Amino acid sequence: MSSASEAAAPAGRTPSRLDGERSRERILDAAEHLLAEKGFAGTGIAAISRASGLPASSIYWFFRSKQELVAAVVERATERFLDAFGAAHREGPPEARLQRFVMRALEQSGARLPEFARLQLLLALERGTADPELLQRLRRGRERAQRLVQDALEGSFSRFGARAGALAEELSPLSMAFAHGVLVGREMGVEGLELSRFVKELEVAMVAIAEHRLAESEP
Amino acid sequence: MSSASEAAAPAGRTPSRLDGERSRERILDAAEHLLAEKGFAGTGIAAISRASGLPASSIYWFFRSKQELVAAVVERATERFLDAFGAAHREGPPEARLQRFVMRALEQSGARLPEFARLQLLLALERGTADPELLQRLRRGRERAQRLVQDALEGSFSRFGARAGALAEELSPLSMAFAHGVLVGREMGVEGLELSRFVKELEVAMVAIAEHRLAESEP
DNA sequence: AGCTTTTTGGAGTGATCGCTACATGAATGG
DNA sequence: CCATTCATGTAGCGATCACTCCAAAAAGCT
Repeated sequence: MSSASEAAAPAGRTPSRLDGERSRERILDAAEHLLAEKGFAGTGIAAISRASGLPASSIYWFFRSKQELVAAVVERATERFLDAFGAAHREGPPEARLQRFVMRALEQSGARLPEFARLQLLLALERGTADPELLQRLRRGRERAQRLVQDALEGSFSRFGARAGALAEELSPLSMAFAHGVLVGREMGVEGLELSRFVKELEVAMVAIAEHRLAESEP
Repeated sequence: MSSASEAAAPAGRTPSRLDGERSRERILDAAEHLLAEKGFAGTGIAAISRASGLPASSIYWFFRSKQELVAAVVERATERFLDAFGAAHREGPPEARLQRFVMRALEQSGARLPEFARLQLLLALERGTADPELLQRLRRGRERAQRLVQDALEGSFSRFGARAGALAEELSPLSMAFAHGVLVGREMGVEGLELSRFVKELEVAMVAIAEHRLAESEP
């Protein structure tokens, strides 16, 4: 549908005609950047055209509508994000997974993660502008990310033995929410939210909450 | 919702003139609701006019521009929020301040707090649409709320003795970020984020992080 | 009564919105 | 070579954008 390009090209790479693939990517790049800055309603086709250097007719040659363009943007951004972090989170001792995961998210991606978070938030919070299918896409992306967090979290819960898995599943939404909140705060210019500290302190917080839940269920 | 022009006072009462104050409030109500749902760029003057039952000319009689209207919306919403929670947080034993504060925020305000959070987030994250003065207003509101959180937090840090105040100040941005993250997650439809649990667990998390910071600084 | 001020109704401004039609260029397949 | 497909350029569609102008209504003041 979207990025299922024909990798079945003959030997060597065919520069693909007039290089429409490259134009498509440029449009997606421009749209992604603008959407993360100004949201769906604030991003016009003309602005995307200006930023990508391609006319509106090209945009509508690659995408049927603005909605579909935004859906493709979300799809690509989510895929990139999950690819970058899904591979990373299994490559060391499980006790350090969560910290490694957060570190990777904050360092390697550079300024990418905040922009991705902005994109998610703005599109998910704006109601009535994006259609339900797009929201569904956003939700599925978040769920997949949450599963990675869950795996990472389980590594920090080894002290809880057999309950580690259940606790990780139970607390993964809260972990993501905390991380999201910190990112949002930083985007809003709040001071006192240092990411380097958060890397460790998220684990501290989640372990404490897990202990609290255990103590609550077994008095 | 779209009840027609009933803005003028009936012959029974004599509020003031044509009751412009009431019309002004109606416009602010409509604008606040729409802005929290669709953001700045997604909220048109025509939509506010429709929702308030007043023509665009009335909107521009009370407010010089869309920006100024939004600024007034933010001002009023922030004032209301801080009035409601500022009075509440000093009325009991300090150890329970944080929980009482969060409870108050979640219960008494009913559906108000999520809408207020949406308004803040959407306006703060949309760049290039709202002018700097509006962003300043949002920041000041957040800072004032943060000070309330700080006071509430200090009550939970009594075990840290003389360091309680400094720790509360240091960790108040993180507490707000966590709370904001949970609210955002709920607005995005994430499951597993029960507010009743969060009331207690925020305190658990912040105490654990405070202990961790103390242990870090004194090895 | 007049006269003034405060709101409202409605029409209309140029600019921009998402989107389309269509002709032209550029490259490939035959 | 021609025909086809891919991609771009130009122009323009109706609708909506924030905003303005102005006259009419509704209340106050004298």
